[in-house]
Amino acid sequence: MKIKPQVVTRFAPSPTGLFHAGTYRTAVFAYLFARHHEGTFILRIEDTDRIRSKKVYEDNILETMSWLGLSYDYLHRQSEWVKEHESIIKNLVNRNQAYVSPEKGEDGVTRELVRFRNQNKVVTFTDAIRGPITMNTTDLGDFVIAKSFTEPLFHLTVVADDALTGVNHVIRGDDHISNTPRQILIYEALGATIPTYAHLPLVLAPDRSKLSKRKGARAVSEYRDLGFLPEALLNYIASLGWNTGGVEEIFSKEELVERFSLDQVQKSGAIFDEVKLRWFNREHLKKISSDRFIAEGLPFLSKRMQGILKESGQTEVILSLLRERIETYDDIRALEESGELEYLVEAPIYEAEKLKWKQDPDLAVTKTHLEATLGAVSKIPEGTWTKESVREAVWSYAEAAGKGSVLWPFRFALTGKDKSPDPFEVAGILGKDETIRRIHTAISKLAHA
RNA sequence: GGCCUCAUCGUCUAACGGCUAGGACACAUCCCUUUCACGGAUGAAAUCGGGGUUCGAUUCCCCGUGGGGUCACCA
Repeated sequence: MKIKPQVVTRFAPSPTGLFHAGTYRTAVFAYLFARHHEGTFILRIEDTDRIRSKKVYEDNILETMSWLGLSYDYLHRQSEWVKEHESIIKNLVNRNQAYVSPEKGEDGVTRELVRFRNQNKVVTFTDAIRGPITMNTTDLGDFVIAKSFTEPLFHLTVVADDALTGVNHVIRGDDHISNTPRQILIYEALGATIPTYAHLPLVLAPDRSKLSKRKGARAVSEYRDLGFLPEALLNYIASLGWNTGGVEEIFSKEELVERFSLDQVQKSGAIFDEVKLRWFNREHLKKISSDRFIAEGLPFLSKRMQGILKESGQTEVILSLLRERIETYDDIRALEESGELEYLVEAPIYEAEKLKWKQDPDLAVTKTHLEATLGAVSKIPEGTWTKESVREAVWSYAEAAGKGSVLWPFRFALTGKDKSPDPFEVAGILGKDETIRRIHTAISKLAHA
Protein backbone atom coordinates (compact mmCIF):
# COMPACT_ATOMS: atom_id res chain seq x y z
CA MET A 1 0.00 0.00 0.00
CA LYS A 2 1.12 3.52 -0.74
CA ILE A 3 1.55 5.81 2.20
CA LYS A 4 0.45 9.08 0.69
CA PRO A 5 -3.26 9.80 0.74
CA GLN A 6 -4.64 8.80 -2.59
CA VAL A 7 -7.72 8.49 -4.67
CA VAL A 8 -9.61 5.26 -4.12
CA THR A 9 -12.54 4.56 -6.37
CA ARG A 10 -14.47 1.56 -7.54
CA PHE A 11 -16.83 -0.03 -10.02
CA ALA A 12 -19.54 -2.07 -8.34
CA PRO A 13 -21.71 -4.07 -10.75
CA SER A 14 -24.13 -6.73 -9.64
CA PRO A 15 -23.84 -9.95 -11.65
CA THR A 16 -27.50 -10.12 -12.60
CA GLY A 17 -27.29 -9.69 -16.34
CA LEU A 18 -25.19 -8.71 -19.32
CA PHE A 19 -24.13 -5.09 -19.26
CA HIS A 20 -24.37 -2.52 -21.99
CA ALA A 21 -22.27 0.55 -22.66
CA GLY A 22 -24.14 2.61 -20.08
CA THR A 23 -22.94 0.44 -17.24
CA TYR A 24 -19.41 0.19 -18.53
CA ARG A 25 -19.23 3.93 -19.04
CA THR A 26 -19.31 4.16 -15.25
CA ALA A 27 -16.47 1.67 -15.08
CA VAL A 28 -14.49 3.58 -17.70
CA PHE A 29 -14.85 6.94 -15.95
CA ALA A 30 -14.01 5.50 -12.54
CA TYR A 31 -11.02 3.73 -14.04
CA LEU A 32 -9.75 6.81 -15.90
CA PHE A 33 -10.20 8.94 -12.81
CA ALA A 34 -8.31 6.50 -10.60
CA ARG A 35 -5.45 6.02 -13.06
CA HIS A 36 -5.19 9.73 -13.81
CA HIS A 37 -4.64 10.38 -10.11
CA GLU A 38 -2.45 7.31 -9.71
CA GLY A 39 -4.97 6.01 -7.23
CA THR A 40 -6.58 2.67 -6.52
CA PHE A 41 -9.33 1.14 -8.61
CA ILE A 42 -11.45 -1.54 -6.98
CA LEU A 43 -13.81 -3.96 -8.68
CA ARG A 44 -16.57 -5.03 -6.34
CA ILE A 45 -19.06 -7.69 -7.33
CA GLU A 46 -22.34 -6.82 -5.63
CA ASP A 47 -23.83 -10.24 -5.24
CA THR A 48 -25.84 -9.83 -2.05
CA ASP A 49 -28.95 -10.87 -3.94
CA ARG A 50 -28.12 -14.57 -3.99
CA ILE A 51 -31.12 -15.47 -6.11
CA ARG A 52 -30.50 -13.11 -8.99
CA SER A 53 -26.70 -13.20 -9.00
CA LYS A 54 -25.20 -15.68 -11.44
CA LYS A 55 -21.67 -16.90 -11.96
CA VAL A 56 -21.94 -16.55 -15.74
CA TYR A 57 -22.68 -12.86 -15.40
CA GLU A 58 -19.75 -12.40 -13.05
CA ASP A 59 -17.49 -14.15 -15.56
CA ASN A 60 -18.83 -11.90 -18.28
CA ILE A 61 -18.00 -8.79 -16.22
CA LEU A 62 -14.45 -10.01 -15.60
CA GLU A 63 -13.94 -10.88 -19.26
CA THR A 64 -15.29 -7.57 -20.49
CA MET A 65 -13.19 -5.57 -18.05
CA SER A 66 -10.13 -7.38 -19.26
CA TRP A 67 -11.09 -7.01 -22.92
CA LEU A 68 -11.53 -3.25 -22.48
CA GLY A 69 -8.21 -3.11 -20.69
CA LEU A 70 -9.70 -1.87 -17.41
CA SER A 71 -7.31 -3.34 -14.87
CA TYR A 72 -8.22 -3.21 -11.19
CA ASP A 73 -6.04 -3.28 -8.11
CA TYR A 74 -8.42 -5.21 -5.94
CA LEU A 75 -11.38 -7.52 -6.48
CA HIS A 76 -13.91 -8.68 -3.93
CA ARG A 77 -17.40 -10.10 -3.68
CA GLN A 78 -19.85 -8.71 -1.20
CA SER A 79 -21.08 -12.18 -0.36
CA GLU A 80 -17.66 -12.92 1.15
CA TRP A 81 -18.12 -10.20 3.72
CA VAL A 82 -21.28 -11.38 5.48
CA LYS A 83 -19.46 -11.52 8.83
CA GLU A 84 -18.36 -7.91 8.59
CA HIS A 85 -21.81 -6.81 7.54
CA GLU A 86 -23.37 -8.75 10.39
CA SER A 87 -21.22 -7.06 13.00
CA ILE A 88 -21.91 -3.64 11.49
CA ILE A 89 -25.66 -4.24 11.62
CA LYS A 90 -25.42 -5.48 15.22
CA ASN A 91 -23.45 -2.42 16.19
CA LEU A 92 -26.04 -0.17 14.63
CA VAL A 93 -28.78 -1.97 16.55
CA ASN A 94 -26.80 -1.88 19.80
CA ARG A 95 -26.32 1.84 19.41
CA ASN A 96 -30.04 2.24 18.73
CA GLN A 97 -29.37 3.61 15.25
CA ALA A 98 -31.28 0.70 13.82
CA TYR A 99 -33.81 -1.70 15.19
CA VAL A 100 -35.22 -5.15 14.57
CA SER A 101 -38.73 -5.05 13.22
CA PRO A 102 -40.77 -8.24 12.93
CA GLU A 103 -42.92 -7.94 9.84
CA LYS A 104 -45.01 -10.21 7.72
CA GLY A 105 -43.86 -10.67 4.14
CA GLU A 106 -45.95 -11.34 1.07
CA ASP A 107 -45.53 -15.05 1.70
CA GLY A 108 -47.17 -14.62 5.11
CA VAL A 109 -43.98 -15.53 6.95
CA THR A 110 -42.89 -13.14 9.67
CA ARG A 111 -39.25 -12.04 9.43
CA GLU A 112 -37.10 -9.88 11.63
CA LEU A 113 -36.15 -7.02 9.34
CA VAL A 114 -33.60 -4.46 10.41
CA ARG A 115 -34.71 -0.90 9.88
CA PHE A 116 -32.57 2.23 10.02
CA ARG A 117 -33.72 4.80 12.54
CA ASN A 118 -34.16 7.81 10.30
CA GLN A 119 -33.43 11.13 11.96
CA ASN A 120 -35.59 12.84 9.33
CA LYS A 121 -33.14 15.54 8.44
CA VAL A 122 -32.26 17.55 5.37
CA VAL A 123 -29.11 16.23 3.71
CA THR A 124 -26.91 18.27 1.40
CA PHE A 125 -23.92 16.99 -0.49
CA THR A 126 -21.75 18.53 -3.17
CA ASP A 127 -21.64 16.47 -6.31
CA ALA A 128 -18.37 16.78 -8.23
CA ILE A 129 -20.31 17.13 -11.46
CA ARG A 130 -23.56 18.84 -10.47
CA GLY A 131 -22.66 20.91 -7.46
CA PRO A 132 -24.77 21.05 -4.31
CA ILE A 133 -27.79 18.77 -4.08
CA THR A 134 -30.21 18.96 -1.17
CA MET A 135 -32.88 16.45 -0.18
CA ASN A 136 -35.20 15.97 2.72
CA THR A 137 -34.95 12.41 3.97
CA THR A 138 -38.17 12.52 5.95
CA ASP A 139 -40.26 10.79 3.33
CA LEU A 140 -37.78 7.90 3.24
CA GLY A 141 -39.09 6.63 6.57
CA ASP A 142 -37.18 4.05 8.57
CA PHE A 143 -35.87 2.22 5.55
CA VAL A 144 -34.87 -1.46 5.66
CA ILE A 145 -31.12 -2.11 5.69
CA ALA A 146 -31.19 -5.88 6.15
CA LYS A 147 -33.60 -8.76 5.84
CA SER A 148 -31.87 -10.33 8.85
CA PHE A 149 -28.46 -9.96 10.53
CA THR A 150 -26.91 -12.13 7.85
CA GLU A 151 -28.87 -10.77 4.90
CA PRO A 152 -27.76 -7.16 4.43
CA LEU A 153 -29.39 -5.04 1.74
CA PHE A 154 -27.95 -2.73 -0.90
CA HIS A 155 -27.74 0.57 0.98
CA LEU A 156 -25.99 -1.01 3.93
CA THR A 157 -23.51 -3.06 1.91
CA VAL A 158 -22.60 -0.21 -0.40
CA VAL A 159 -21.71 2.07 2.49
CA ALA A 160 -20.10 -0.69 4.55
CA ASP A 161 -17.88 -1.89 1.72
CA ASP A 162 -16.91 1.56 0.52
CA ALA A 163 -15.99 2.51 4.08
CA LEU A 164 -14.15 -0.77 4.67
CA THR A 165 -12.05 -0.40 1.51
CA GLY A 166 -11.39 3.31 1.96
CA VAL A 167 -13.24 4.40 -1.15
CA ASN A 168 -13.17 8.20 -1.14
CA HIS A 169 -14.61 8.89 -4.58
CA VAL A 170 -17.89 7.31 -5.57
CA ILE A 171 -18.38 7.61 -9.33
CA ARG A 172 -21.68 6.13 -10.46
CA GLY A 173 -24.74 6.68 -12.59
CA ASP A 174 -27.17 9.51 -12.27
CA ASP A 175 -29.85 7.03 -11.23
CA HIS A 176 -28.16 6.79 -7.83
CA ILE A 177 -28.61 10.44 -6.91
CA SER A 178 -31.74 9.78 -4.95
CA ASN A 179 -30.02 6.94 -3.08
CA THR A 180 -27.23 9.20 -1.91
CA PRO A 181 -28.93 10.96 1.04
CA ARG A 182 -29.90 7.74 2.77
CA GLN A 183 -26.41 6.37 2.22
CA ILE A 184 -24.99 9.52 3.76
CA LEU A 185 -27.25 8.90 6.75
CA ILE A 186 -25.67 5.47 7.14
CA TYR A 187 -22.15 6.95 6.88
CA GLU A 188 -23.03 9.31 9.68
CA ALA A 189 -24.40 6.52 11.84
CA LEU A 190 -21.22 4.56 11.23
CA GLY A 191 -19.06 7.57 11.98
CA ALA A 192 -17.26 7.04 8.67
CA THR A 193 -15.97 9.74 6.33
CA ILE A 194 -18.42 10.62 3.58
CA PRO A 195 -16.82 10.22 0.14
CA THR A 196 -16.90 12.67 -2.74
CA TYR A 197 -19.75 11.81 -5.06
CA ALA A 198 -19.70 12.19 -8.81
CA HIS A 199 -22.94 11.24 -10.53
CA LEU A 200 -22.56 10.65 -14.23
CA PRO A 201 -25.34 11.55 -16.66
CA LEU A 202 -27.05 8.51 -18.11
CA VAL A 203 -26.32 6.94 -21.45
CA LEU A 204 -29.52 7.09 -23.45
CA ALA A 205 -31.33 5.04 -26.06
CA PRO A 206 -32.31 6.85 -29.27
CA ASP A 207 -35.66 7.80 -27.67
CA ARG A 208 -33.78 9.55 -24.84
CA SER A 209 -34.81 7.08 -22.16
CA LYS A 210 -32.28 5.17 -20.08
CA LEU A 211 -30.35 2.70 -22.21
CA SER A 212 -31.58 -0.82 -21.65
CA LYS A 213 -31.69 -4.22 -23.24
CA ARG A 214 -35.33 -3.68 -24.04
CA LYS A 215 -34.32 -0.64 -26.04
CA GLY A 216 -32.06 -2.82 -28.13
CA ALA A 217 -28.82 -2.00 -26.37
CA ARG A 218 -26.17 -4.61 -26.97
CA ALA A 219 -24.02 -6.09 -24.24
CA VAL A 220 -20.50 -4.70 -24.49
CA SER A 221 -19.18 -8.24 -24.82
CA GLU A 222 -21.30 -8.55 -27.95
CA TYR A 223 -19.27 -5.85 -29.66
CA ARG A 224 -16.20 -8.02 -29.32
CA ASP A 225 -17.89 -10.78 -31.31
CA LEU A 226 -19.07 -8.21 -33.85
CA GLY A 227 -15.49 -7.36 -34.65
CA PHE A 228 -15.05 -4.09 -32.80
CA LEU A 229 -11.70 -3.10 -31.35
CA PRO A 230 -11.62 -2.71 -27.56
CA GLU A 231 -9.70 0.55 -27.83
CA ALA A 232 -12.41 1.94 -30.12
CA LEU A 233 -15.15 1.02 -27.70
CA LEU A 234 -13.18 2.47 -24.81
CA ASN A 235 -12.55 5.67 -26.75
CA TYR A 236 -16.17 6.04 -27.79
CA ILE A 237 -17.57 5.23 -24.36
CA ALA A 238 -15.20 7.75 -22.80
CA SER A 239 -16.35 10.39 -25.30
CA LEU A 240 -19.98 10.01 -24.24
CA GLY A 241 -20.45 12.83 -21.79
CA TRP A 242 -16.83 13.81 -21.59
CA ASN A 243 -14.48 15.66 -23.93
CA THR A 244 -11.14 17.37 -23.83
CA GLY A 245 -12.42 20.62 -25.28
CA GLY A 246 -9.98 20.19 -28.15
CA VAL A 247 -10.66 19.04 -31.70
CA GLU A 248 -9.04 15.61 -31.49
CA GLU A 249 -11.31 12.72 -30.75
CA ILE A 250 -9.21 9.64 -31.26
CA PHE A 251 -7.29 8.68 -28.15
CA SER A 252 -5.47 5.62 -26.90
CA LYS A 253 -6.14 4.39 -23.38
CA GLU A 254 -2.98 6.09 -22.15
CA GLU A 255 -4.00 9.40 -23.69
CA LEU A 256 -7.43 9.12 -22.11
CA VAL A 257 -5.89 8.49 -18.70
CA GLU A 258 -3.63 11.47 -19.14
CA ARG A 259 -6.40 13.84 -20.14
CA PHE A 260 -9.35 12.68 -18.08
CA SER A 261 -10.91 15.11 -15.67
CA LEU A 262 -14.25 15.07 -13.88
CA ASP A 263 -14.85 18.77 -14.41
CA GLN A 264 -15.13 18.22 -18.14
CA VAL A 265 -17.94 15.76 -17.67
CA GLN A 266 -21.26 16.74 -19.19
CA LYS A 267 -24.36 17.17 -17.05
CA SER A 268 -26.93 15.94 -19.54
CA GLY A 269 -27.39 12.46 -20.91
CA ALA A 270 -25.91 11.30 -24.19
CA ILE A 271 -27.47 9.02 -26.77
CA PHE A 272 -25.44 5.96 -27.66
CA ASP A 273 -24.89 6.19 -31.42
CA GLU A 274 -23.64 3.04 -33.07
CA VAL A 275 -22.91 4.89 -36.30
CA LYS A 276 -20.37 7.08 -34.57
CA LEU A 277 -18.98 4.07 -32.72
CA ARG A 278 -18.32 2.48 -36.11
CA TRP A 279 -16.43 5.59 -37.16
CA PHE A 280 -14.29 5.39 -34.01
CA ASN A 281 -13.65 1.76 -34.83
CA ARG A 282 -12.52 2.60 -38.35
CA GLU A 283 -10.14 5.24 -37.05
CA HIS A 284 -8.61 2.79 -34.61
CA LEU A 285 -8.50 0.10 -37.29
CA LYS A 286 -6.27 2.44 -39.33
CA LYS A 287 -3.81 2.63 -36.46
CA ILE A 288 -3.20 -1.03 -35.69
CA SER A 289 -0.36 -3.05 -37.19
CA SER A 290 -0.84 -5.07 -40.32
CA ASP A 291 -0.01 -8.26 -38.43
CA ARG A 292 -2.70 -7.61 -35.89
CA PHE A 293 -5.23 -6.72 -38.55
CA ILE A 294 -4.61 -9.97 -40.37
CA ALA A 295 -4.59 -12.11 -37.23
CA GLU A 296 -7.85 -10.64 -35.96
CA GLY A 297 -9.60 -10.18 -39.28
CA LEU A 298 -8.91 -13.60 -40.80
CA PRO A 299 -11.30 -15.54 -38.52
CA PHE A 300 -14.16 -13.46 -39.92
CA LEU A 301 -13.72 -15.17 -43.29
CA SER A 302 -15.25 -18.59 -43.86
CA LYS A 303 -13.05 -21.64 -43.33
CA ARG A 304 -13.33 -22.27 -47.07
CA MET A 305 -12.06 -18.81 -47.96
CA GLN A 306 -9.33 -19.00 -45.34
CA GLY A 307 -8.18 -22.26 -46.90
CA ILE A 308 -8.17 -20.84 -50.41
CA LEU A 309 -6.19 -17.79 -49.32
CA LYS A 310 -3.69 -19.91 -47.45
CA GLU A 311 -3.17 -22.11 -50.50
CA SER A 312 -2.65 -19.12 -52.76
CA GLY A 313 -0.23 -17.52 -50.30
CA GLN A 314 -2.10 -14.25 -50.76
CA THR A 315 -3.73 -13.90 -47.36
CA GLU A 316 -1.90 -10.73 -46.44
CA VAL A 317 -2.42 -9.00 -49.76
CA ILE A 318 -6.12 -9.69 -49.85
CA LEU A 319 -6.81 -8.75 -46.24
CA SER A 320 -4.95 -5.50 -46.56
CA LEU A 321 -7.02 -4.82 -49.68
CA LEU A 322 -10.11 -5.13 -47.48
CA ARG A 323 -8.71 -2.96 -44.73
CA GLU A 324 -9.71 0.42 -46.07
CA ARG A 325 -13.15 -0.78 -47.09
CA ILE A 326 -14.42 -1.83 -43.67
CA GLU A 327 -15.44 -0.32 -40.36
CA THR A 328 -15.43 -3.49 -38.27
CA TYR A 329 -14.05 -6.99 -38.76
CA ASP A 330 -17.57 -8.21 -39.19
CA ASP A 331 -17.73 -6.22 -42.42
CA ILE A 332 -15.20 -8.71 -43.80
CA ARG A 333 -17.68 -11.49 -43.19
CA ALA A 334 -20.46 -9.42 -44.76
CA LEU A 335 -18.29 -8.70 -47.80
CA GLU A 336 -17.62 -12.39 -48.35
CA GLU A 337 -21.25 -13.35 -47.75
CA SER A 338 -22.49 -10.88 -50.33
CA GLY A 339 -20.19 -12.49 -52.89
CA GLU A 340 -17.75 -9.60 -53.12
CA LEU A 341 -14.74 -11.89 -52.92
CA GLU A 342 -15.91 -14.64 -55.26
CA TYR A 343 -13.88 -13.44 -58.22
CA LEU A 344 -10.74 -14.20 -56.23
CA VAL A 345 -11.76 -17.84 -56.12
CA GLU A 346 -13.26 -18.54 -59.51
CA ALA A 347 -13.77 -16.91 -62.88
CA PRO A 348 -16.76 -14.57 -62.92
CA ILE A 349 -19.90 -15.11 -64.95
CA TYR A 350 -21.31 -11.99 -66.63
CA GLU A 351 -23.01 -10.57 -69.69
CA ALA A 352 -20.66 -9.57 -72.51
CA GLU A 353 -22.47 -6.24 -72.73
CA LYS A 354 -21.19 -5.30 -69.28
CA LEU A 355 -17.59 -5.24 -70.51
CA LYS A 356 -18.27 -2.02 -72.37
CA TRP A 357 -17.31 1.19 -70.64
CA LYS A 358 -20.27 3.56 -70.29
CA GLN A 359 -18.72 6.17 -72.59
CA ASP A 360 -17.76 3.83 -75.42
CA PRO A 361 -19.99 3.60 -78.51
CA ASP A 362 -19.86 -0.17 -79.04
CA LEU A 363 -18.24 -3.45 -78.06
CA ALA A 364 -15.80 -3.39 -80.96
CA VAL A 365 -13.73 -0.79 -79.13
CA THR A 366 -13.87 -2.89 -75.99
CA LYS A 367 -12.61 -5.90 -77.87
CA THR A 368 -9.73 -3.98 -79.39
CA HIS A 369 -8.63 -2.70 -76.00
CA LEU A 370 -8.85 -6.11 -74.38
CA GLU A 371 -6.71 -7.58 -77.14
CA ALA A 372 -4.14 -4.83 -76.66
CA THR A 373 -4.20 -5.39 -72.91
CA LEU A 374 -3.76 -9.10 -73.43
CA GLY A 375 -0.78 -8.49 -75.67
CA ALA A 376 0.80 -6.14 -73.17
CA VAL A 377 0.45 -8.33 -70.11
CA SER A 378 1.51 -11.45 -71.99
CA LYS A 379 4.95 -9.95 -72.39
CA ILE A 380 5.49 -9.73 -68.66
CA PRO A 381 7.87 -12.52 -67.60
CA GLU A 382 6.20 -14.95 -65.18
CA GLY A 383 8.66 -14.22 -62.37
CA THR A 384 8.16 -10.46 -62.34
CA TRP A 385 4.34 -10.50 -62.33
CA THR A 386 3.16 -8.00 -59.74
CA LYS A 387 0.46 -5.37 -59.63
CA GLU A 388 3.19 -2.80 -60.34
CA SER A 389 4.50 -4.60 -63.40
CA VAL A 390 0.99 -5.11 -64.75
CA ARG A 391 0.27 -1.43 -64.29
CA GLU A 392 3.50 -0.53 -66.02
CA ALA A 393 2.70 -2.80 -68.96
CA VAL A 394 -0.77 -1.39 -69.52
CA TRP A 395 -0.55 2.21 -68.37
CA SER A 396 0.88 4.01 -71.38
CA TYR A 397 -1.57 2.30 -73.73
CA ALA A 398 -4.45 3.14 -71.39
CA GLU A 399 -3.41 6.76 -71.20
CA ALA A 400 -3.20 7.00 -74.96
CA ALA A 401 -6.44 5.14 -75.71
CA GLY A 402 -8.48 6.47 -72.80
CA LYS A 403 -8.15 5.05 -69.32
CA GLY A 404 -11.82 4.31 -68.81
CA SER A 405 -12.10 2.68 -72.16
CA VAL A 406 -9.21 0.33 -71.44
CA LEU A 407 -9.31 -0.18 -67.70
CA TRP A 408 -13.02 -0.75 -67.21
CA PRO A 409 -13.12 -3.78 -69.55
CA PHE A 410 -9.89 -5.06 -68.08
CA ARG A 411 -11.25 -4.82 -64.54
CA PHE A 412 -14.60 -6.25 -65.51
CA ALA A 413 -13.03 -9.19 -67.32
CA LEU A 414 -11.21 -10.06 -64.10
CA THR A 415 -13.97 -9.45 -61.56
CA GLY A 416 -17.34 -9.43 -63.31
CA LYS A 417 -18.35 -6.75 -60.78
CA ASP A 418 -19.51 -3.16 -61.11
CA LYS A 419 -17.55 -2.37 -57.97
CA SER A 420 -14.18 -3.81 -57.03
CA PRO A 421 -10.55 -2.91 -56.44
CA ASP A 422 -8.64 -1.79 -59.51
CA PRO A 423 -7.54 -4.32 -62.21
CA PHE A 424 -3.83 -4.12 -61.34
CA GLU A 425 -4.53 -5.10 -57.76
CA VAL A 426 -6.72 -7.98 -58.86
CA ALA A 427 -4.34 -9.14 -61.61
CA GLY A 428 -1.52 -9.13 -59.08
CA ILE A 429 -3.49 -11.47 -56.88
CA LEU A 430 -4.75 -13.74 -59.65
CA GLY A 431 -1.35 -14.29 -61.25
CA LYS A 432 -0.37 -14.31 -64.89
CA ASP A 433 -2.07 -17.51 -66.05
CA GLU A 434 -5.45 -16.75 -64.54
CA THR A 435 -5.38 -13.12 -65.66
CA ILE A 436 -4.67 -14.12 -69.24
CA ARG A 437 -7.31 -16.84 -69.11
CA ARG A 438 -9.95 -14.34 -67.99
CA ILE A 439 -9.03 -11.81 -70.66
CA HIS A 440 -9.27 -14.58 -73.23
CA THR A 441 -12.72 -15.50 -71.96
CA ALA A 442 -13.82 -11.90 -72.26
CA ILE A 443 -12.50 -11.59 -75.80
CA SER A 444 -14.23 -14.77 -76.91
CA LYS A 445 -17.48 -13.47 -75.42
CA LEU A 446 -17.01 -10.53 -77.76
CA ALA A 447 -16.11 -12.69 -80.77
CA HIS A 448 -19.22 -11.74 -82.69
CA ALA A 449 -18.99 -8.06 -81.92
C1' G B 1 -48.12 12.51 -8.60
C1' G B 2 -43.85 13.82 -4.69
C1' C B 3 -38.70 14.53 -4.73
C1' C B 4 -34.13 15.16 -7.64
C1' U B 5 -32.08 16.64 -12.10
C1' C B 6 -31.08 18.27 -17.11
C1' A B 7 -31.75 21.66 -21.70
C1' U B 8 -26.50 24.54 -28.20
C1' C B 9 -27.25 21.63 -35.37
C1' G B 10 -30.68 14.89 -36.38
C1' U B 11 -26.47 12.86 -32.87
C1' C B 12 -21.80 13.75 -29.71
C1' U B 13 -20.07 18.46 -28.36
C1' A B 14 -16.93 23.81 -28.16
C1' A B 15 -17.55 28.88 -26.95
C1' C B 16 -13.12 34.27 -19.28
C1' G B 17 -20.56 37.75 -19.99
C1' G B 18 -17.96 40.18 -25.96
C1' C B 19 -15.63 38.22 -33.66
C1' U B 20 -20.26 35.83 -38.52
C1' A B 21 -22.19 30.47 -32.31
C1' G B 22 -16.73 26.52 -33.82
C1' G B 23 -15.60 21.09 -34.51
C1' A B 24 -16.85 15.73 -35.19
C1' C B 25 -20.42 11.75 -36.94
C1' A B 26 -24.31 11.25 -40.38
C1' C B 27 -26.35 13.72 -44.85
C1' A B 28 -25.96 16.55 -49.76
C1' U B 29 -22.99 18.53 -53.78
C1' C B 30 -18.36 18.88 -56.17
C1' C B 31 -13.13 17.35 -57.05
C1' C B 32 -9.72 13.19 -57.51
C1' U B 33 -10.69 8.60 -60.17
C1' U B 34 -11.80 2.96 -65.07
C1' U B 35 -15.80 1.34 -60.81
C1' C B 36 -16.15 0.99 -55.53
C1' A B 37 -13.55 2.43 -51.36
C1' C B 38 -9.91 6.02 -49.64
C1' G B 39 -8.68 11.18 -49.77
C1' G B 40 -9.85 16.58 -50.52
C1' A B 41 -13.34 20.82 -50.82
C1' U B 42 -17.98 23.01 -50.11
C1' G B 43 -23.01 23.16 -48.22
C1' A B 44 -27.49 22.55 -45.33
C1' A B 45 -28.28 22.18 -40.06
C1' A B 46 -28.65 24.53 -33.29
C1' U B 47 -28.59 28.28 -28.45
C1' C B 48 -36.74 25.37 -25.76
C1' G B 49 -40.19 29.87 -24.48
C1' G B 50 -41.03 34.35 -21.53
C1' G B 51 -39.25 37.81 -18.24
C1' G B 52 -35.25 40.16 -15.79
C1' U B 53 -29.59 41.77 -14.51
C1' U B 54 -26.09 44.13 -18.04
C1' C B 55 -23.42 48.67 -22.72
C1' G B 56 -23.81 43.51 -24.22
C1' A B 57 -26.58 37.06 -22.41
C1' U B 58 -25.55 30.43 -25.33
C1' U B 59 -23.31 31.88 -20.68
C1' C B 60 -25.97 34.80 -14.55
C1' C B 61 -31.18 34.99 -11.90
C1' C B 62 -36.61 33.92 -11.90
C1' C B 63 -40.98 31.65 -14.05
C1' G B 64 -42.82 28.40 -17.54
C1' U B 65 -42.31 24.24 -21.01
C1' G B 66 -40.13 19.81 -22.28
C1' G B 67 -37.03 15.51 -21.26
C1' G B 68 -34.86 12.12 -17.88
C1' G B 69 -34.09 9.71 -13.13
C1' U B 70 -36.07 7.90 -8.63
C1' C B 71 -39.79 6.67 -5.12
C1' A B 72 -38.66 -2.28 -2.73
C1' C B 73 -37.90 -7.20 2.21
C1' C B 74 -33.48 -5.43 -6.27
C1' A B 75 -28.93 -3.48 -7.03
